[in-house]
Amino acid sequence: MHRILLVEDDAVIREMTQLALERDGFDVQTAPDGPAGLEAFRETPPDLVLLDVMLPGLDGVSVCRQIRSQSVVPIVMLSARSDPIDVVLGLEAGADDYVTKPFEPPILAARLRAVLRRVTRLADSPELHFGELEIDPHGMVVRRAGLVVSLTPTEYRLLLELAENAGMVLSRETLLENVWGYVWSGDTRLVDMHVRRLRAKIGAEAIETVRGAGYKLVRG
Amino acid sequence: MHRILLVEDDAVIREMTQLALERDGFDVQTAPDGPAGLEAFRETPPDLVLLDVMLPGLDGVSVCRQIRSQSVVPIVMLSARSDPIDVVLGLEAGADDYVTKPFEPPILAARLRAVLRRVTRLADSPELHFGELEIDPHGMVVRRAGLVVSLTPTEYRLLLELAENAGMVLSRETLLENVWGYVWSGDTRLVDMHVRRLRAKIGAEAIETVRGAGYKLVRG
DNA sequence: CCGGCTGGTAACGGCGAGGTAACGATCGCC
DNA sequence: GGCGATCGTTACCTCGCCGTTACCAGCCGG
Repeated sequence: MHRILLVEDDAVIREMTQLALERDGFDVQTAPDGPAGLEAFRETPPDLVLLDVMLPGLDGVSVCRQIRSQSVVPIVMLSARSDPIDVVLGLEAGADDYVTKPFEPPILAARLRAVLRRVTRLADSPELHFGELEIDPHGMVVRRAGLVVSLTPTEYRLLLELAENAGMVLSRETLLENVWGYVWSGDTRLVDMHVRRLRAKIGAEAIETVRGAGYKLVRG
Repeated sequence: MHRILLVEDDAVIREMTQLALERDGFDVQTAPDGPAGLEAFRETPPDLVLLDVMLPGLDGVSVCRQIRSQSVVPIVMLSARSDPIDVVLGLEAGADDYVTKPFEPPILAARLRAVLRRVTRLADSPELHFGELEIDPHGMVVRRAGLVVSLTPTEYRLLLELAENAGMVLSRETLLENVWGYVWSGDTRLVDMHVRRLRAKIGAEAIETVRGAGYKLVRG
């Protein structure tokens, strides 16, 4: 689970936020001021920093800059609504998002998740390519030569299973197990049927029949 | 072109201000009292509200609070004198800036622009444009082909969650978790219902159903 | 040419996911 | 206390996905 470092001087807000975030499944570590926040950051680097703008001593914007100078960890600023200028400064100092107080805990959690998603998404590019075939696992979208083809859920799962083992022959048994969950319905045309429907949509040449063994997706 | 809602009871000041602001390139809509101001706000939400503190019937601070309960549109308060109490009350009610009468029209325009700059700058940081859809991350307001559509809080959070994961399929479970906070109420049409209501407002084509999986916001 | 085996094809009916409407509860506002 | 907006539930309906069944087409060894 994701580790959050919360830097906030107001004890009430700090503990309430900590509780709310922990209930949402985050691992929350807190610091009451800027220097303590920086130290905590150096000791156990978190996945995300939640930083109040108004801090006694070292203000949030300065803390943000210092963290940014040594790390690209996502930073979310907390600010009072009456201080929009600070928010701008915060964003300029390298913050990834900002949230105005007072905030609703579920919304805060959602935005933190969104920021974490944005950051982690850039790292991996999970798109699968097979010749003119293009599979986007997040959007559940399949494109053929750039054109979107709409697949039914079962067809999609079947294609995904084939794609994850591209070039390998998968028996009907294996496919039934991995796509349909389990099942031994004896002798059935089930797989054949869906392969046929899938072929009609993504092109017959994409899936090769291996007589007596099963099917395989040809590598592009 | 920014749309301003001016709420001011004094007809002379109201019309003079309107003229001056229009000459400065603003689109100005006026209301003579609090209730009329609220109605105008609800009907065609402006980009900024210019609000006199001293209003007959419903005073400016109350109007400000009511607007704040539904939106975080920037609000600038106008007052006859720089009464510190009024200033504090106004800012606590959620106003973004404060201008004392009498004021020089060019100065007022400059301050309005400054406030708008702050806000739009923030609005641009998270990219929330999807085709003809434009989401204001501060208020429960979206623009569809330039036309303002006002959403209920739940609809807005739902749209925001979809927008932050645009192009990705979100399951009903995920949506329940991130929009409604948690909840597993077994089998329910709750998400479907709100998707339907949201579609009616922002256009059905914006949200795509992925059978057996969930919903996703189409990328513009 | 025939019969056994494997895989492709077509048509059909059940059913479950999702769309839709209507209702009641709740809450804030007047 | 009345009223309207919003939310969440329930019930109903539709549509198309899915799995079955039956039949057909090659490919073999007699």
